[in-house]
Amino acid sequence: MTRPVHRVAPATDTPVRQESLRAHNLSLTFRQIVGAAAPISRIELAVATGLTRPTISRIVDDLLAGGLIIEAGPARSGNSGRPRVGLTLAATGPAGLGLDIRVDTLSACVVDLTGAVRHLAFAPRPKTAAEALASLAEMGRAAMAAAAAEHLTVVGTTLAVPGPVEDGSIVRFAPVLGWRDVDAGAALRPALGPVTVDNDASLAALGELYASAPALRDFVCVSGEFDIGAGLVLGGALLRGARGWGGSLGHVAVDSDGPPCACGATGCLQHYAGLQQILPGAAPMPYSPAVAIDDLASAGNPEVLAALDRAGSALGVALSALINIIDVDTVLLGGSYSLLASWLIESVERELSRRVLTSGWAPVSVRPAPLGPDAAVMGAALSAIDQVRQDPNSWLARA
Amino acid sequence: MTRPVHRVAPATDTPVRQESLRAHNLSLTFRQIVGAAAPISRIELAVATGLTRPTISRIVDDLLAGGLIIEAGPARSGNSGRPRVGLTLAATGPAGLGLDIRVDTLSACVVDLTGAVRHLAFAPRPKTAAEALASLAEMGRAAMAAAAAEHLTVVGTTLAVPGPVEDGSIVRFAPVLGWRDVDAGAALRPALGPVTVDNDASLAALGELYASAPALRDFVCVSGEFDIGAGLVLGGALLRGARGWGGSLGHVAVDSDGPPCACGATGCLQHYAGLQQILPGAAPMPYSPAVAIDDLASAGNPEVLAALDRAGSALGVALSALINIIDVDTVLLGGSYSLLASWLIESVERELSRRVLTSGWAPVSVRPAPLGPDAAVMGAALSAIDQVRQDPNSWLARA
DNA sequence: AGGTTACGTCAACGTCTGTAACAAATTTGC
DNA sequence: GCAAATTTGTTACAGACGTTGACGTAACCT
Repeated sequence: MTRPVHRVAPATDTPVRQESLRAHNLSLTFRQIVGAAAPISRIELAVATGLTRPTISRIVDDLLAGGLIIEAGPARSGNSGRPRVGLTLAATGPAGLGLDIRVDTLSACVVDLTGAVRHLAFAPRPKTAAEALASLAEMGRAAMAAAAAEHLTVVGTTLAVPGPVEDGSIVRFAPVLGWRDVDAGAALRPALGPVTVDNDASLAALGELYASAPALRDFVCVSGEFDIGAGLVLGGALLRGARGWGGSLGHVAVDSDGPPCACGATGCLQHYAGLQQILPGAAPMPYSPAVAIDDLASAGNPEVLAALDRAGSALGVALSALINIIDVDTVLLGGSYSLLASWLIESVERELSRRVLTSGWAPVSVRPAPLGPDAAVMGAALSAIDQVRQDPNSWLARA
Repeated sequence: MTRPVHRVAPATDTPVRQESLRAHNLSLTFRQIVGAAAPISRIELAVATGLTRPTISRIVDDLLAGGLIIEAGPARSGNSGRPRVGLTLAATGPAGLGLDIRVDTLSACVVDLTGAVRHLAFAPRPKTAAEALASLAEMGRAAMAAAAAEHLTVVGTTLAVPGPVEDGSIVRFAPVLGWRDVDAGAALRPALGPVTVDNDASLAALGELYASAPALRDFVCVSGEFDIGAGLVLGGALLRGARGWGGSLGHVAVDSDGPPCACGATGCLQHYAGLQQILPGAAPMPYSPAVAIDDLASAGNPEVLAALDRAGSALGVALSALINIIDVDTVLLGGSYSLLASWLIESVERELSRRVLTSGWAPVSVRPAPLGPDAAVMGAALSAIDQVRQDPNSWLARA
């Protein structure tokens, strides 16, 4: 099985010719512009990249001609002399389209090169997979039209789904949707062109990564409405399992002798920290349960407060297992948990400090995820546009 | 904190000039020779790399001149025409030195470019850290002398220790050795030059990776005498946590309400699957307990058999957590567990098939680790020589 | 107005790979 | 037994790229 590749480095097992040389240096220069906090001048690019002024000039010309960057007016550097010309990412040109399917909401999102959200739409999820995919296709087309109206061209589309994905296209199973073996990529292709399908927890983590860059490099993003997933970012790169089927935090055993789970195992985290367990009777309807739980907890409801404490402890146990195996320094509580973070952080941190072997030397920070419940759809859009950000040559070759 | 880098790809944030181009293609070509099962000809290299015959010729000339490869006599290809000249890795030239500290054994190992073990020595471990390090320095010098006698030059030294390592040098704590805050890298430097210190579980996994290449790409290698560690390899690359402090499988919670552990938590895997738990009263003396346990199990001792079943189940629970988070398709039982694998595999597999969410689609194979208890010292030596295998330019620049 | 800094352009140079022709070594065919 | 065919490896030349250094222009400051 192949899986979508989110690579930063150019392939290392490919011969390089002279033109790859130019492509590499162009990509390097462009990434400097992407990573710069403010408009950056040619001189600064030359210093930052180690290339010479003439080379930078040529590269900048190509980037300007391709519409990837714009000259953003004089940007003063220091004291005297000709002012530097600031270069910034263009707000027109390539864009990424993200789609997301949650328990009862579909969403679509367009982001431009700068990472700004240019379009965001929601719709209720129809019952069947076919209807939901048709609806997503319609939302995607509308988003593309809205993008075109702002001189944006969608260069890549990613769909987030709550379940493991095979070959970047086939949803093997998504219990909360009632899906099994749905080839979502093939279904959307006629309307939207090639669509990469990926796990929502992974994409949410990518969303938090891109949105926070370059502050966060190593973290795990807990993500979940009813299924609890974990997206793992290490060294600024999303970590996928061998077959892309990782991230099932909800089925990590918290107590191997615990109660049975629908998955066939016993004592799964899902049973302690799932929204249904915190608020029994909560039907699958996203965020309303989280909001309801938040309200009850704020009102001091003792049962809900106790359930939240249990949930946080169980999350802490599962996260301790994760961090003992792959140490990260930050835990982001995302999805519905971002709304409940204030009720969970204390008990999560308590278990982490007890159970993480190196917590004495290297404390783990637990925080709500900045992007919250919409991280997945934004991460989907960002991961689509990120291909251009990492390799602008593909866009230049196209134009 | 920085950590040792095991990188395959050349830095992506560096400008490339013409000479980097040559360096890249040389490295690419050399890796093809490394990965080839049999001697490979220039023309085969051209096809494999995508470079042209003249370019390959130049690169091969450089590699021959640098002593990294040799012409291994005519190797017939097919029918007619000039015969191909086989090229193989030289058995002289650069070599890697590995050192290992276990509970009561020190070991040293030299491997050449081909991955062949050219020198392997053992010694008992002295009590104190200072004595042990002095002893290791002596073993290292002897190994270097033995290497020199066979026209080998040690280009890198790696030390494996049973505990988390900071900055590639400082052993924060190693309970089974009674070490705390020992700067092993600095202690060995005067005698051996720069030494990279690394975790033994990680190095054992690297050893299994290099020894099995290219068969295994994604696996976890359980490694342990008394501490249970996990080395994780994904996509042919060793996975380290953000701060290099991962791999503590022994302190993953199997039952969060279980008995207290020395680490301060409760229900750690260590308590169920540690050698002391399988054979109560087993003093820390490596492999003798494993051998003793194996003997008792073979004799049908019911208590030991029951303990082995409990240990396997607990291992299965912890590994299920790992695989649910980061899916790998293979589990290697290494260290002492390689000797007990036949008693453990069944119960480990039972728990995996129950608890791994995707086990129905993607079964996980559990096997004894081929290199067994010596994987760490061999992995240490291999990781040292692997720097040359990945980037032969460093050796050529030196010579 | 003169000094200062940023930027573009040009030519010469060195290095690399690719293309194309050439030399070497073996098998095949008569 | 000897020449042609075939495959492998090497040499010669052309094209592409970045670097160096120099010159010219533009835009700000004192």
